[in-house]
Amino acid sequence: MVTERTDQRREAGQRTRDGLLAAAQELLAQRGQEGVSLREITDRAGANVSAVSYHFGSLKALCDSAIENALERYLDAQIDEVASLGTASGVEDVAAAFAGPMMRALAVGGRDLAVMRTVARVGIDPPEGWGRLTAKFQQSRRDVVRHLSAKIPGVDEREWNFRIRCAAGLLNWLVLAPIGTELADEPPEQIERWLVPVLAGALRGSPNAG
Amino acid sequence: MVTERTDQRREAGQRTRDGLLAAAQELLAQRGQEGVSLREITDRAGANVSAVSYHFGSLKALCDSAIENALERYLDAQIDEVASLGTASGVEDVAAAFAGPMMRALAVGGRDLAVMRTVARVGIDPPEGWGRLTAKFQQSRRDVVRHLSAKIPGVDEREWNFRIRCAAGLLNWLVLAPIGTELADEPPEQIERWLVPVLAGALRGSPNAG
DNA sequence: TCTTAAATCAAACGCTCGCTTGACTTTACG
DNA sequence: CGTAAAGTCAAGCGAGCGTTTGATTTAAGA
Repeated sequence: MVTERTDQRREAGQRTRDGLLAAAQELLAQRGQEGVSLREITDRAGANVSAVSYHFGSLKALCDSAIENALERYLDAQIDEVASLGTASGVEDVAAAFAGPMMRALAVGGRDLAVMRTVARVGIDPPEGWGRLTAKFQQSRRDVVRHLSAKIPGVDEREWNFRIRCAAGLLNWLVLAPIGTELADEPPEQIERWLVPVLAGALRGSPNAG
Repeated sequence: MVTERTDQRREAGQRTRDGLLAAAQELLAQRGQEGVSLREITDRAGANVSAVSYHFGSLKALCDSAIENALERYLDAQIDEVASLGTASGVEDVAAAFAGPMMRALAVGGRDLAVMRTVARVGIDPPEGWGRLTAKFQQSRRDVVRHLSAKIPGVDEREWNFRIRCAAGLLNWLVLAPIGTELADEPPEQIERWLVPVLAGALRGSPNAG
């Protein structure tokens, strides 16, 4: 009981830290990195302004942590869902698994949706030193291509990269763009029922062209 | 020669005004509405800070004008290109026409690309009173659906809205996201050659599902 | 009980922001 | 030439920004 004592002060500190992370993710999801202010985060988290520099060092470092946390959550969920596919899965099954985490976040809303929107915004405005997560992105892509390349022949590696990029971009767009538009009125099951054929069609490409 | 005199001062004023519009579009394309600052725009345009309030009233009004100008350029080009399609066009032709303005902007770069990126960002972070341009958006959608509905049966109006939305989102994503990534290395013709089958596949959906 | 360290807090720092002001320059018309 | 209007400009306003500081509170260990 020397190093691993139950220190209530440390626990309170963790709670403040997590609250700042969650508040940062919600605001990053709403307005992006440029539109986030320190005092807005601390107000939402019920913390003092100096808590940010105490726990993270700076606002930039807090945003980086929030983004990295969001990316890791998303990619882990996506990789798991694609990995759980059987070898007999069709293109639609792969598309549904690939879109699964995003669709579920759209359905439940709350912090999960904020995390997904934060992830999507990273694709448009990546922070400077985001190279650390590249490996996971590529793993997710490679897993999908491995499932699809046998079912969709005649597509080389560079074109697969393009198609996966399109599929991911389509998901990111759906999760970012419908704020305040008519799509928000549709029930989530409806959106998924519409999305899977579109996603599968995009991955397949034209029937007669490569 | 009373009201339509050749006033050199007025012409100079127009040049300043257009320079501010162009500078605003470039910065809106790079960082979005939240990341744009008055002094950065005026520095880039070689104008004084007060020129913004003189010509537009406020920074917000300048950004609104820049966005509206960008939207109008884009939608007009897209509507024209889709309207020039013959009745015998295939799904791939419609997809190519729909993507034409964006692809050309990617190829030539410069202000055209800035305009397209500004348009794409509006889909994610729309300004407050952007309802004025809704009619043109819907016209562009309707024209595309009119060309496709005969060739792709079994899709009702709400699902068509969804598919067009996906297609437009995919284009917007491609024009926004590749900044600084490996896709920027590919020649524009290659990107279009890859894109058209993906876009057509997305519009078609799965062959066996609605 | 006293010490120590973790965590929180109000207050202030220098800086940049959007915007306004009033003077100045330039051109057109009588 | 004198007047008027359009446009430009340097300077400064208050407000909000991210960050730092030093004091204070809280709980654990000796």
